[in-house]
Amino acid sequence: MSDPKESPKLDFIREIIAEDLSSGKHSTTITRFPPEPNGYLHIGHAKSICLNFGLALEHAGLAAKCHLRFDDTNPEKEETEYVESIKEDVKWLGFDWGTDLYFASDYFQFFYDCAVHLIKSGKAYMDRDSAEEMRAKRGNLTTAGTPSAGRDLTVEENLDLFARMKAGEFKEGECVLRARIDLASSNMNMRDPVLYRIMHAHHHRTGDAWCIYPMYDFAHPLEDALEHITHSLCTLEFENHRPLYDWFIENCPVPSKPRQIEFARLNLTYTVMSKRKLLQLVQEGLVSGWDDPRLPTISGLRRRGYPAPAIRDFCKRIGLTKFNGTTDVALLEFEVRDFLNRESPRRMAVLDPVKVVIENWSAEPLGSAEVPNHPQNPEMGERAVPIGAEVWIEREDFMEDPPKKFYRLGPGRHVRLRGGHIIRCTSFEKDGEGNISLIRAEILPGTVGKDAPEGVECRAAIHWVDVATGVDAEVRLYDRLFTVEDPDGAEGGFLSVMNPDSLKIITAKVEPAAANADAGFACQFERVGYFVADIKDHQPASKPVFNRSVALKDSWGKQSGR
RNA sequence: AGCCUCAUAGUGUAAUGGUAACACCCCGGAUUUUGAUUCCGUUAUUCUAGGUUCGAGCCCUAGUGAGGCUACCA
Repeated sequence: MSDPKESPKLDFIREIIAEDLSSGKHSTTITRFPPEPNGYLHIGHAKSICLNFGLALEHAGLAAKCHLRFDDTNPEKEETEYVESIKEDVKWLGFDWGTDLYFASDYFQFFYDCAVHLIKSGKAYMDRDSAEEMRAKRGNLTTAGTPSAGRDLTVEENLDLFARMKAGEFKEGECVLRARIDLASSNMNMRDPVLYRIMHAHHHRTGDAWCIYPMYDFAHPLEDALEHITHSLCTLEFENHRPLYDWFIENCPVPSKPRQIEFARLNLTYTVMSKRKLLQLVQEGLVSGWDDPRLPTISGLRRRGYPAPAIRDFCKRIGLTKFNGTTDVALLEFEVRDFLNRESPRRMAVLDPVKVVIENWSAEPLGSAEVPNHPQNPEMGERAVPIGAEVWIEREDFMEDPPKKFYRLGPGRHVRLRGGHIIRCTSFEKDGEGNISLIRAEILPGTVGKDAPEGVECRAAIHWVDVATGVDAEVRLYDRLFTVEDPDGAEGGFLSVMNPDSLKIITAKVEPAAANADAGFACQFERVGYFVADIKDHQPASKPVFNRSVALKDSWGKQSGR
């Protein structure tokens, strides 16, 4: 069971954890995945999820665990819908938080108590400056900040003001609680950061119980410490916050001392990862929802047909560093193709059908063809696919005037109906517009399961679907990512969502066995590309509907790259 | 401008101070009842300049480039 993808090398975070374990600093490892429920999870979050939950799994013998914690300290942006979607996505990715489900909002009283503690020790004060005044007084990158009037308040005055702030005596923006640290620090985060602000907003869990809410910098280290997190892993943009993180841990009455470690977030080529932009796409109706298959959200990838293990393998393969680079999306696609190729039973489908009439069918009527479910894995067995004198084949599998390297059907040429006979094209018809409308062919008797007879050149086997028993299915075909102009226009850059026009819905012909597959099955439609059909939401209609499918590769050859 | 962080093939990552490697991508070939898979092969890498050292991708200094920081967002 050795996984070749499992690198024996430790990344810098695993090294730190190994040291902490061997030095006896910690006897186990407790991590956490702490999303703010203000949107759906995307592939970037998957990296963090795989890291945090993966670490817990790796130290399962030490009773290590990973908490799922919702960092819901800003009621204006957070919703229960997001909480539920995040839980679903983490579960779908294959991780289990067990009983360790937490909400920052459950700690509101503790945060408040810590704030009072800081005030009492002279390390926090009330500031009645406006946001604008505060910004002006904070100074800038090269000049120190100047103190506001609140900095000179007595402990009693601060306590009184803070209590009144909590009681709702002030309007939003009228005052804040600040830490008293260092207005001259070269690290702007240390210039007396805001701890609490007033928000007369309805919180999705605590309702109207509070009108003051803690800031991330204040709340996060306390949450970690409260849950006895040993290693608090976050992305690079919080690097400058670490001194502040440590300051709160040192100056508040917390039960443990977690350590914050930063790593590079995931950037993918051609992919929009910004929550703000994803939200905009959803709100402006440019996509059908957070789970639109064109989006890099976990739910979008799920609908696109990406298997969860492939996403996990991807996260494993990209490694973990502090280097802020951009991973080629081809790496992700490789893992998906690789997984699908190994695990998917094959089915045949025809997206752009042309009818073939086999004129001498009665010479050797087959009834049904035995087709292997997987070309390299006999354990997957075979299936009987009904076949008759009329079959659909792909329009592009026939050429009236084929070039040198074309190995499929053309006038007088041979091709194999995969799993069945070799046929030879005897004639064809065109419609008024010059399109091929019908192909006539003859079977070569005795060629089922046998090599082509002497003198017959037959180098290809094509997909086909029996006209009499084949099923019409609605297939959504997703191409590779397109780049389109950034709808913002402001940044002059590119958004890399798919062009909405590239979302094609095609009525295709599929073999009956594919249509009857169980919900949630994955299959690779040969020749056509890779498809995954999740028919969980399949309405029991007369027609089977593949409402969730994806093509990763075009029908022949590789995509041009680089 | 100040502070913090980072820099290895096209991309992502490896390499107790001791022969720079793996995967993806690309290209070529073989096999193939998927123009897939599989197999074989080709190209290509330590940002620059100094220093320490017998020896530097690794340590030191400076430079360059990239990212982050001046929300009552997280």
